[in-house]
Amino acid sequence: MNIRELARRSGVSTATVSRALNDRAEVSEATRARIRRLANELGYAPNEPARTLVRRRSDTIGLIWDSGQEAQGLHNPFLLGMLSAVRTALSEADYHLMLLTTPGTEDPDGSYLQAVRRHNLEGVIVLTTPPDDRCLQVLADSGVPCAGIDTAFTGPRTVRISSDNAAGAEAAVEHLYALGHRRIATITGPLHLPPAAERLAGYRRACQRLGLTVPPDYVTEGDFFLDSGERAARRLLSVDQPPTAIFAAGDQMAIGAMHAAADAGLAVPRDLAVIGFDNIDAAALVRPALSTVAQDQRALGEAAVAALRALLDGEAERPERTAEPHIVPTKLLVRGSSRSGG
Amino acid sequence: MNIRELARRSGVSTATVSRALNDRAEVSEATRARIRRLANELGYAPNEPARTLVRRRSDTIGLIWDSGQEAQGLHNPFLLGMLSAVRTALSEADYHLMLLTTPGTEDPDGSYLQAVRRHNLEGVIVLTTPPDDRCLQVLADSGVPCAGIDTAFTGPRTVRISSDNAAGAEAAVEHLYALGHRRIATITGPLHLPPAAERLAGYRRACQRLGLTVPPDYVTEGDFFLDSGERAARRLLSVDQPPTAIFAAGDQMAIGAMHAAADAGLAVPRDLAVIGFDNIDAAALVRPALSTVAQDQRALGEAAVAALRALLDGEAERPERTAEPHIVPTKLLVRGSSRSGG
DNA sequence: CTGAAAGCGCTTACAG
DNA sequence: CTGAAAGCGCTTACAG
Repeated sequence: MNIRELARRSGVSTATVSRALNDRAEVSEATRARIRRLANELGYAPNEPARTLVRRRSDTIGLIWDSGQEAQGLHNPFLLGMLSAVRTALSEADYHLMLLTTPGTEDPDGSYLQAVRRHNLEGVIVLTTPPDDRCLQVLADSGVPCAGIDTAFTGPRTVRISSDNAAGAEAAVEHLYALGHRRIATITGPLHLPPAAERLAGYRRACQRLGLTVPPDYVTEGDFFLDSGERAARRLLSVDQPPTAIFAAGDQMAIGAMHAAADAGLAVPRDLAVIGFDNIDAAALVRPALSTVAQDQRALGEAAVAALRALLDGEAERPERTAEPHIVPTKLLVRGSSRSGG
Repeated sequence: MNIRELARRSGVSTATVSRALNDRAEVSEATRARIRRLANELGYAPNEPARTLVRRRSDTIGLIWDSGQEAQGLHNPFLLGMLSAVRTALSEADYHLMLLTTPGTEDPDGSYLQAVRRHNLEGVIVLTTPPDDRCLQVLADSGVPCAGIDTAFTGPRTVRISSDNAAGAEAAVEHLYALGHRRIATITGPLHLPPAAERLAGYRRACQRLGLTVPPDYVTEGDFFLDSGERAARRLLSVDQPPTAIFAAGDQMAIGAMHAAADAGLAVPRDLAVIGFDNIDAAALVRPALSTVAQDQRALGEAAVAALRALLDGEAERPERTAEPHIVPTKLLVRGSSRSGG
């Protein structure tokens, strides 16, 4: 069943069918209704590749995630929520979505760009990829509109979306302070990653505002995984004036810190309050449940789509390459690991 | 840069360029090499919509997941691993991947099928969707090749892929038995879901083979979520002859059972051994770490792709609609929650 | 081994 | 308001 067949059965030309189905104003109401009904009955679906070819636009967005090595574990839990949000938001805007694959061996650097050209993609959404992805930078440089969540590339038509890491960290510290804590330490992520650096900055800013001095040994670095949090907490608990509360820049590290506390004979939250960042599934499953700064996956995905659409809808090209990132608010979730005073 | 331009610069016809780029045998080696080099230099990428139009095949597979309501929580953790595996396996087979969206309001039942027709999709991969999805059944009935992981639809060209739930459950029970446990209870999922029913069947079969009698109150139903596991374990611990070990058909429920044990003053694994199913991220994060029957997300995704390809590569249409499901092995992971004897 | 030509299924000026 | 015709960028018989 193609448009010619449908036209024949409707007793009009293919041009009229096309106009009716595309809701063009020139078609008479009666004709339009008749054609639509028939199309429905016959299960006619316009051939998108043909439309793309002639219209020179595909209404399709490319989606990239986790290029190169399997994402470093830290962000995995969020990807799915963001994926769902992106998919929903994009389809509501009548875009189709194509999954792009990590570069292969031949022409590794240009493969994203090639894929965009081959499929006539209008833009690309990128979810949390390694900061040093060459292929992504080639794509961004080419001028293809790209919206990235927690990404590092920049280009002439590029937007970055990110949680408000600094504000989230500040809220965590303020919460601990309000509980009476004055000795608040932090476990950071790898500081070359922007989210890790931003969370540390927020921690420092809150401490400063609250008049808390931060001894150098109150800041210790982890790698976002469980064991590093446990090790870091052990270090923190063995300093001269050990902290009464720990803000970990990731939930896995926070859970590791809870393990270290248990091993040291400390009860959480009575002897040590702990708060994490991200709100991974496990945060609600451990005991005591982990307080955390939740990232809003849905909002992140929707913000990425909104930003990309703004780019597509002809927003002028940006003069500078370093776009102001779009910031999505976080939300403090107080649970058992920081419920009572310190 | 299109094929005409490339042909002009190569000094040959578009037909020859097409043949060279598609590795047809008729082209002379010299010509092919020259054209390929030029194409690379100029960054030429063949227009896929045009190819699809003329070849009448898109080399594109549709991907559906989580249709209808947000998946019931239980499978979320796996989706991402399966998605990655599917994406990789499909791209290695030179297929493109298009994300299909949950049915909208108009024509809800036919929308997947419509999408397949519009985009000329060759087949569809479906990840864990509600068992009562009408739209999916319409698609399956249409004869479009579909491979589904933990799905319920059937159709003329349909394959179902699933973990070996029964064998996994058996392995869990055997493991507990080997540790010395003779009073082994189970917490099931909602029994109308195939994986839940299969896991219960495996539990029963193992008990029977090992000569363990299963009192009726040793089998209690949960909903795969944390709280239901905690409640179910409370019930199990309050029966006449309480179990010394619990096999929960899902990790969240198993973790809930550990909480119930702690509340009852029982130490895990000394007083009560617990083992779950799935291997969600949290299983490795709780304390003691949760023993579990791991599903192999990667293998599931790869099996789905392999099964779909078999379908596409002209495997004869199946006479009966109820295909034998493809079964992927599970793996027993022994961790702290069942380490020592009972 | 190569080219001229037809055609895949649409949309859109252009003419009426 | 409608139709005839051109053309989007490819591939593939067909002829040489």
